[in-house]
Amino acid sequence: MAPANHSAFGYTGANQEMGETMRPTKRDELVGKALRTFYAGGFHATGMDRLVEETGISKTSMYKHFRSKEDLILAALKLRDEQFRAWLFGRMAALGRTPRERLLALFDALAEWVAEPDFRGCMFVKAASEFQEAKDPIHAQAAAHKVLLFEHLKDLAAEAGAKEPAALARQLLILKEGAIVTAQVEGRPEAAAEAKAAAEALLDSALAH
Amino acid sequence: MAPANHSAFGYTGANQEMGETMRPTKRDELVGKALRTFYAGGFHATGMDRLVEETGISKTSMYKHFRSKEDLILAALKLRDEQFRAWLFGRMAALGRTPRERLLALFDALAEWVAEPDFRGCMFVKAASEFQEAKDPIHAQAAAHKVLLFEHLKDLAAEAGAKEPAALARQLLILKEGAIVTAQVEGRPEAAAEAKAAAEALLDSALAH
DNA sequence: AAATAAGTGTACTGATCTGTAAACCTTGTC
DNA sequence: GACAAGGTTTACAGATCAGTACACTTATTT
Repeated sequence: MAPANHSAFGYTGANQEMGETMRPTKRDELVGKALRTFYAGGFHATGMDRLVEETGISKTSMYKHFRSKEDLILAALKLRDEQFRAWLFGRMAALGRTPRERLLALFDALAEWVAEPDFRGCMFVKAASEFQEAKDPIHAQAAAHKVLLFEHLKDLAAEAGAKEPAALARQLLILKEGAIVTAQVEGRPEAAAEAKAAAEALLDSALAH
Repeated sequence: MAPANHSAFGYTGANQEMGETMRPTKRDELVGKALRTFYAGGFHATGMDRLVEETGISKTSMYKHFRSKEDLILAALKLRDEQFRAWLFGRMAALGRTPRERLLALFDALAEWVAEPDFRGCMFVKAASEFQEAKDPIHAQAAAHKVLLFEHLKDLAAEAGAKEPAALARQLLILKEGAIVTAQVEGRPEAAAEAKAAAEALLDSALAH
């Protein structure tokens, strides 16, 4: 149900654009396993040799698919973005019926995720943190993910009747980021529920009922 | 006014316990400069040779003060904890008069910090992110810093008359972490003001007025 | 003046880092 | 059967990593 599982049962993600060979296999397998290894071990701390051990794919083969480690990281982040958004928005839609309920369900989904044993925080925050320069393609891609989350929440907030949907979406996302960071650093998954309680107060004061 | 300046004008932090030589000099200078270098470049990505260039202190000398890179990181985090708490609590006390105002002033202080050109996010979140295992001494020290923040806010929330001071403090800290992460990843310092608006709503609903 | 402590420079070890070269194996397709 | 694409193994280059050895220079203290 949570992102880790979502990738675990073999949802391989989109292939490259047409014109390429369109084999569905090794490249995506590499990206998927690299994603998990980077998530578990960090980007700088995970060497290419480590990926060879973990994935069973030869280094030569890796460098035939990706020109550099950076390219592989970017591909892994792209896959993560697709998987995470699909999972999160899916959970929100499943757990809530009205737009307001679905906004709140963000934090129920979060609670599921942060309680998982291999939860390690937000991969995009980690990426932006290890590649600090805003110009860095990796940092930029992490930031782009956050923007996509914002767009979706803004739409939901508008449907829910918020006077300032963008402002409400931003506040809810700040709670989301804070809950994830707190759960990770302090090892307290209850942070998700605490953020939910705060979100209820925000929704009460932002929504004409 | 913000943490970076606080360390910039030479507040060297506490020396080691008595019994040692008690020279106020090189060791603390090393820790202070290492702190800035790690903050700007990350922990894994910053090598000891880089620190030699940046600090002008010889590697031999570094390893006479610290047995390992990990020990140096721990010392840098300890200094950061002292500097950051002194700065933040000082700003909160200066910018607000009542307990409620001081809780809110947390986000005014944050706004000052995240707008600085060399703001790079929370150093403890970065540390916990690069050293993921909760058992890791570096991760544990990062978590300990967050607990100290919580204690202070909980006391303030009690003074402000909150029915559940701990719960309110946790929610405010979640907003704080979220604002810092958002400002860093997306490069949007306005996140601090957005978090403040959310905090006002929380205070309104948590405080008997 | 002698001794002690603190710091320096240089050179090095062995491991690991990203990335490449070259020869070989295994498919499927013409 | 020939050929080519994709994959493999092995070995390597050059850089950088954390950490150490050793001989030297200060400065302070006694």
